[in-house]
Amino acid sequence: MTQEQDQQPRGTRVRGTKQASALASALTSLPGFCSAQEIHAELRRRGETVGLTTVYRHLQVLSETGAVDTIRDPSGEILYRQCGSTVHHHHLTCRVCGSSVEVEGRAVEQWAEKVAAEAGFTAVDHTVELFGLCPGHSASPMEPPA
Amino acid sequence: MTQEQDQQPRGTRVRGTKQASALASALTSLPGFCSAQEIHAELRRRGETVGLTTVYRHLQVLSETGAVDTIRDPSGEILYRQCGSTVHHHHLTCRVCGSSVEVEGRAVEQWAEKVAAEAGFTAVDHTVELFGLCPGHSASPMEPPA
DNA sequence: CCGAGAATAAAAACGATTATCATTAACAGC
DNA sequence: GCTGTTAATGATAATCGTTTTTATTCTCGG
Repeated sequence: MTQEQDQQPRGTRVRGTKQASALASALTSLPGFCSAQEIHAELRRRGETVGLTTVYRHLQVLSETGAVDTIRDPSGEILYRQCGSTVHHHHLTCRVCGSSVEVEGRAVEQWAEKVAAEAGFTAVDHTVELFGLCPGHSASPMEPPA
Repeated sequence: MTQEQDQQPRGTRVRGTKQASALASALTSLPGFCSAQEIHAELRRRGETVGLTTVYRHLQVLSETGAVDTIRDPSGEILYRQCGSTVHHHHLTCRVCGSSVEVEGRAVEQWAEKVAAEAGFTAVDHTVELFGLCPGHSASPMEPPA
């Protein structure tokens, strides 16, 4: 588990980013994608006093920077996950446990560019979300054949 | 939600209400994707007395039926559009005018199935949204002196 | 050490969607 | 054609995630 390790109590540190590091730490510890409010709850659970506003703002900044990756839940909720690579990619997320696998989106990007070019569209942005059942949750014996 | 009683219909499943036809008519007249509230506003503009609840309910039913296609705005808002084909497909939508082009998603579906199989995932559902600038709105970075 | 300025956090605002429930209207039978 | 049953309707309020507001706190620079 992660225990609060006071690295720099009060001194040489980037501008008022105690909450930022706490947020980053929480993000690292959280396994898969999770909502902003879940992250906030996790921080609160740790005893960190971080406001929901700050969580949202940092998440927004981090997503713009590319430090975290954002997807959209089927219900429209935004989920965040720490993501080191800044390149564009996609995720395959388990509906049950939330674990996600980074998948290569090269084929999709090529396809997107192709269909965009054929239609004469420019500045095309694409959103691809993949949700499924991970190997550990694929076996559903309680699902009788319809 | 589980009010779907697919018992053998004696004749008509849904009652021929004028709101339903008005909604269908509005959907037909509206060019591209539009939000539920825009559709409601359009109906009101026409003088039709249709409640927002009814608009949402019909839109939901229609989307389940496949009569309308739904996408998600970058802001998370759900947009609807009349769509005759019930097969799974995707859209390339202009950010400016909202016009959309149906694009063939076969390549994406194959890709999705492939990466899902490689990761051992099952029951994978994919969401693909394409937003761009249509030929008429492809503004170059340098605004030409009009 | 003090001040300027940004960052923070609590609460309220906001917007889209959904649930509630009394009322209305459609369809079928008479 | 009229009436009854039953589903559909629709105004309001609730819900939920997100954004904005505003006062306060804190870091940094001088």
